[in-house]
Amino acid sequence: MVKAADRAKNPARSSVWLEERAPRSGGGPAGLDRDRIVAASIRMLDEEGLAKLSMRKLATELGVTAMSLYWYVDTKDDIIEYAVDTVYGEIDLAAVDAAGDWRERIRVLALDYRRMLVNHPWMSPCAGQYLNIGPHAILVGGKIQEAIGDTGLPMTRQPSAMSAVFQFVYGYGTIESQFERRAAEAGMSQDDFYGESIRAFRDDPQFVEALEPMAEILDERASHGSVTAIWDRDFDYALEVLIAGIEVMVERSRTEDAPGT
Amino acid sequence: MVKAADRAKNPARSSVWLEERAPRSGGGPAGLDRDRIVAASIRMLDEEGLAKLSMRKLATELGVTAMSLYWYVDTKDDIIEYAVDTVYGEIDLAAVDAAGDWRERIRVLALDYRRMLVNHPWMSPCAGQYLNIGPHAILVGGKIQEAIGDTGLPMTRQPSAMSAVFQFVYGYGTIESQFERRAAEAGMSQDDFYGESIRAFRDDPQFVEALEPMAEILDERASHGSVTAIWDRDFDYALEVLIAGIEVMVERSRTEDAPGT
DNA sequence: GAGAGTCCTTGTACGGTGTACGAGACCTAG
DNA sequence: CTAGGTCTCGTACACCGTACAAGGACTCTC
Repeated sequence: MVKAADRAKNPARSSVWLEERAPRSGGGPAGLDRDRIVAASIRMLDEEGLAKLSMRKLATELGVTAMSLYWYVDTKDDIIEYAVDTVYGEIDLAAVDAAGDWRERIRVLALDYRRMLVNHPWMSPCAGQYLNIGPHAILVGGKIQEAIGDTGLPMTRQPSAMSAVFQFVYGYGTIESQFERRAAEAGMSQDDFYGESIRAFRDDPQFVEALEPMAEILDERASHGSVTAIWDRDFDYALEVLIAGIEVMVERSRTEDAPGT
Repeated sequence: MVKAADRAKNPARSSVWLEERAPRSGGGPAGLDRDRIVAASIRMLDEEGLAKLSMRKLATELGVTAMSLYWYVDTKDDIIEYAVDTVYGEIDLAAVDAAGDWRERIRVLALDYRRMLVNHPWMSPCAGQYLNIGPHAILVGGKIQEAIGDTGLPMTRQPSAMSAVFQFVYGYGTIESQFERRAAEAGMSQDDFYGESIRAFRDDPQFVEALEPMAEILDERASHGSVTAIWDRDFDYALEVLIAGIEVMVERSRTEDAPGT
């Protein structure tokens, strides 16, 4: 058995997905099972957040002691890596295939990716930290690559364009989900929390000057409906910026390939 | 004095920057001081990483007990918030002013922001978690807003375009810095680490199928120089995608404003 | 039925964490 | 000399991830 300590000595392989390890399936008295552990951890992560998840609490939730979990898993990080990949599975790849051209496929993928991040606020920090090479994540990556491949961009540029779109989605989903998490922790709606934050800002003399140039924009946005509507509107528009940018670069690469024509 | 526990009850104000609290400056025997604490924490974070920073170690570094730090700071999170904002100060805003039109200003800002994230791998998770409304962060935000304001985009669209660019930079800087961190932890150069990772991938039968469509791209990239050169190339190109996209949207908003002409 | 072996669960313990609380040491003002 | 503010420290609490070894519950073999 590969111990956690051994794994730490080989950080290049520091992912559950790079271990060969038979999944211990639960014929035991507690009816435990890796899938059950991962499912329970996702439930607790959604409800309580990343910081609150501990092996002891997770075990209690499953009616078992903390150390029992270590029969199915090497470390707590492994559980989180499994949870992350499971959640990647929520992205509906069939819907992507059903969509139209690459523009629509990218929109569908981006929207679903963003929704996943917002539905599971713990995902952002985890996805940033781990390798994300579980089976579901790999499938998602393949679909992204496929869509980008259809843009007509030269192959050397495709990974870069993938970054442009999906690192944006990751960043956007991160702040959006953290905002939502904070609102929830404060026990407020997003709208109330937004109003409170802006007010706290405005009342604070040290910020008056910094806020002044933004005032016009803030007012426009405050009058424009709910916070979630603004999140949606901004995201959609930013996606259009990216798609338009890709179209331009496709065109440029065409004319550069055949400058004489 | 506002206690940490009190702060937790008012999460809408959950940032050091929203507390009014006199900075206790150090006339004490240990010569301590909030600036010294923050500077030491940045040094330790750079050297050891976010997970390794503890109040006791930080205190030892400063020749003091852990509890001494709490005279200058309410919680560990406060120290990190101060550290985050201090590092935001590394972005060279004068260089941005010296740059040319909005395109160049965005390039300079994006590059510097990315460099900041890569130089301090602990920044990504922290910047994602806290509000980032310290004085330096506000100044950076203002500069970004200024540059975007000069694009000619309608005001309602400017925050969205800001997101498109700088959430991308955040996401890109996150994976880049995490990759570098992992390589460093493995005691390898980025090139060696990349080679090792790809090899581990290729050798693993469960990934063969998933890798097949990417093989061509991977080969091209492997032959194209160092990993850091590829990071740079991809980032520059993605930025051009974004700038081109903004240009298109500016044009579109012009023709929509005056559809009859 | 007895014994052995495998699978699973548990109790205990170690070394860490953030930080609340109260006791003291110092320095300055009256 | 005393009083009070400023700063540091020792102790303690609750909690964390997890190493280790003991034990219970099955199944298989004789």
